[in-house]
Amino acid sequence: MPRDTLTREQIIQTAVEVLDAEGVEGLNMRRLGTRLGSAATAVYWHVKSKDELLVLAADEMWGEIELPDPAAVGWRQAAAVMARNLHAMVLRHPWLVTAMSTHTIYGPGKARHDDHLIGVYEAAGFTGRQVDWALNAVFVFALGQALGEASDAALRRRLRRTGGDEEERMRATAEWVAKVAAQFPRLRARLETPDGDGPDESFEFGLQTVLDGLEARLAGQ
Amino acid sequence: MPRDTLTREQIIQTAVEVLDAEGVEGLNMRRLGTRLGSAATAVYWHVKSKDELLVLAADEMWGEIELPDPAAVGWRQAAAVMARNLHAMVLRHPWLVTAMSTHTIYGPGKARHDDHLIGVYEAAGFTGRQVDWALNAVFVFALGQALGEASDAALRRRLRRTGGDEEERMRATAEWVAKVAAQFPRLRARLETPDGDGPDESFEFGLQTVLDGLEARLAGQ
DNA sequence: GGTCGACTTGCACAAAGTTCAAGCCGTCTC
DNA sequence: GAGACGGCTTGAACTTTGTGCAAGTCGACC
Repeated sequence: MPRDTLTREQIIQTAVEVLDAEGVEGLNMRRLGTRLGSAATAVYWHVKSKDELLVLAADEMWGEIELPDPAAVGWRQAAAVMARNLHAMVLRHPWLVTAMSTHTIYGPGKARHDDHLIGVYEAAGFTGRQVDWALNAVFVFALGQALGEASDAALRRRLRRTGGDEEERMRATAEWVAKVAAQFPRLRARLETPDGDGPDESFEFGLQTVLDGLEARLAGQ
Repeated sequence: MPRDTLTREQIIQTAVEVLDAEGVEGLNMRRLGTRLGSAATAVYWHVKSKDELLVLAADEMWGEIELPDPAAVGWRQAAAVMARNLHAMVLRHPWLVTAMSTHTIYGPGKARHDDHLIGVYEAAGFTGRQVDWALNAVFVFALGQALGEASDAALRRRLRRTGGDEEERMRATAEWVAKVAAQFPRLRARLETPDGDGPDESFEFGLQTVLDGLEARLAGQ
């Protein structure tokens, strides 16, 4: 029987757990080692560096996204589902945006996702470069939306780590925002009317808007 | 005459220079000190921490964005110009995406930009929450597009820092991408036809698509 | 049973954020 | 003009963290 030994997969999975909970800054090799029940440097036999580990972990996340069949549900529905899945996936792993901004995330996971995306937009009737442009429009929208919401998650993490009352500190931040906004007429007006709706409605509005725009392009062609 | 002393503005400006050249990882207090001609720790009298400095620098960047008057050029043109300006600004300062993913960037600079955005979409005829949803759709699209392109800039920076032939390493990376892509039928097909067009065309296509979608929403109301 | 190669360990070093006590230097008061 | 004060700077030092390295451990195979 082989010795009970670390595996790359096990390391990546544990790294993802830490990343989900603590973000990129919260991941460090010593802690990872402890969680794996081994010395910190044992990881280096399986993985070249922390950077490589981050890239591996990030690519893995794309595997979580389910791929709807455009032939079965229609291209628009398939495109919408893929955008929602991407958005939800990034919100589950907010550190992914940070990773994407500093590293090139490309591997089997991302490629699988991209490949399917192309299929969806080809099924829609786009051809040539329009396929890439169309899928890019939706993809990039979903990603951008997630970016904004991810920073919120990061703030909460930061407050939790530095200690003190999280809610209290969140309120303090909101107050600072309000103080700045009060300097500007239109923002000030917004402070008086509560938002009421979450980011979900905003996301869905934008998503349908982009898809509408694409549909018009298909029709007008 | 007062002693020749550091100022917060001077520190922020130098930090931006370093960030533009080297990214978030490239900014460190000792180097910043050297560049300012003072001890590293002198900065701490003017700024609470590196995190705070990053947030201050990030907010500053929004001031670079020119604000077109929708009454003069029409809402659609104004919205398009603001999106292009945002996109271009983020490409000049790719570290901004990283900063936004880990810190809440909100200050006078961002507020000024947001306030004007609201004005543009109110001028378009949107009301209530639709104003926020509509501006969010375009904003988030431009940001997401910049995120993808920023990671390219980050890669080049990384290669440059680790030394060796930058072009050589870029080619090696491209090869790795091709090897992964070859595993997937639609991506493989793409490898055979050169792209030809830069990201600019893709951005413009998406931008007009979103604006078309918004216009339809205004008309259909 | 010994040897080999896969894997782990502890040590050590360097880089980088931050704290702190001490000092410097205009300026203001008497 | 002398002294005191407060704004600003300095250098040393502590801590955290990524990573290289030489030595060790352990199972499999000859």
